[in-house]
Amino acid sequence: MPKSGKIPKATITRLSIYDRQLELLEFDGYRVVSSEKLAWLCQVNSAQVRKDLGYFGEFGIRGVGYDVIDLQAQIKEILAINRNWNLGMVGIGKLGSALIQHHNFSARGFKCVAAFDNAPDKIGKRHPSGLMIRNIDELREAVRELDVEIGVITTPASAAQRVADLLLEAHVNAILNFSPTRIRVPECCLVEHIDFTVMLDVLVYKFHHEARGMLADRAMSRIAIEEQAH
Amino acid sequence: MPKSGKIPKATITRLSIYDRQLELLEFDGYRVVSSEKLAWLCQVNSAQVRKDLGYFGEFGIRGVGYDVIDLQAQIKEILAINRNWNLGMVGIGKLGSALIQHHNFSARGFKCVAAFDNAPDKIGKRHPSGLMIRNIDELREAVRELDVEIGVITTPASAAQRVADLLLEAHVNAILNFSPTRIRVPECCLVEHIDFTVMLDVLVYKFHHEARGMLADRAMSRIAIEEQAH
DNA sequence: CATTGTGAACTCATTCACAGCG
DNA sequence: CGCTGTGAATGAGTTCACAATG
Repeated sequence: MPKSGKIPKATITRLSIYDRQLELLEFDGYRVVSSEKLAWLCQVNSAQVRKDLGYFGEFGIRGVGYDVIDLQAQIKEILAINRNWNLGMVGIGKLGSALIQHHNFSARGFKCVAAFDNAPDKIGKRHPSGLMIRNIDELREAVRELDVEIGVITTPASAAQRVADLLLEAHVNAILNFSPTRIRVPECCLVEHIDFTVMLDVLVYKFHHEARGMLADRAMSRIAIEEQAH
Repeated sequence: MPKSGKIPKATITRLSIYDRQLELLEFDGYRVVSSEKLAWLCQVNSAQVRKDLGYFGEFGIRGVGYDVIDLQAQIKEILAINRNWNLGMVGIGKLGSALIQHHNFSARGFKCVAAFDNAPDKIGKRHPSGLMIRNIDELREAVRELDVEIGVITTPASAAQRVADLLLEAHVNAILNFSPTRIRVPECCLVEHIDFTVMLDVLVYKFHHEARGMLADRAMSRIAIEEQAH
């Protein structure tokens, strides 16, 4: 499908964002949208929108814009999210437990079909969602049986690499990693990292450095007061 | 502190990752580390490590490497994470609830000091962590009283913009947004987005497109079988 | 004639390659 | 001699500006 060979990863990220905005536009009754408007909604440049789409084909009508429904369908096909994907959640602590039921997953066709943990007091019990919590030893077997396609790691950092190895062994070649560790996998396996504290660190850095000037016009700011203490 | 003016955002992200690896190295008893080794651990190029650090000063010893403890301290100071930061969690559903107690936050100096929701059945109750759940109407007041510095949005998408506006009004100028919406804030406010489904979409795209070739050597793959059905 | 699609210009980020130094 | 620090070279991604067109 890609017309051109080399597609920036950022483009894929934005396609996903466009898709969601298009859903909202459709819901609000819009039939067409210009790259200008879509760009505004997604807080990007309008040339960016056109170029991103341009990697995959010509989806617009000159002088008019893009068909909201049609463009959505095109993007969903490009992203391969026009069907369901089966997730296997590994690590049923607070976070894993919350994610299993999380509306954002199910609403977009990501079905959690299996849950694993290694804590004896959890294994065999049912998660509130109705899903049975399995022993992680059964991962390989369950992956095949239930057709798990994507592994989601929500264990502590210390267990993450071990879990990744188990997933690989079970031929799960796509992993979403919520643990704060860079897991090491062979080239055939794809990993996306979601690391909260890295994001917080970045936020704090910007807050502390870049935001300085902006605070000038605010009479009383914690930062300013702290700064004076030096 | 920055020696140079323009620092890539990706550099900040990596500093956070270096910091975590340095903690592990210290724990394992290492006193010094080379850019080569640190780079390997973080899965980046060693020149990248040196350049990233180079933006902020000279922290190494030629012919030897970097002092594990010292470099950690330097990075923590650069990132401004050598102190605690107070978080206010808005939206105490499954996810918000899980995050309040999440070890990754507390272990790195991010203290959740306030929790807000608008559901009458939650307000006034205590979260398992011991934290009182407050009415979101009290946000402004509580932010000042408890010195909330960073707002964490874990509401559904539909409420996210409203919450962001409230945070702004309360002079919370740094937001970590877990809702799948691009919230709109003035320039003085910093936002980082953590959007699970976008990450999943990216993962699925890569899986479906790039991973193709890699699967060739695996005798039986779901994708291959699906493909044959066409 | 408004809006798309796109080469060319530009900005930003990574990697190379080696001089500088402990 | 080994490893850091960094200018120069390369590569990637974004924005501009305008020709193409429904």
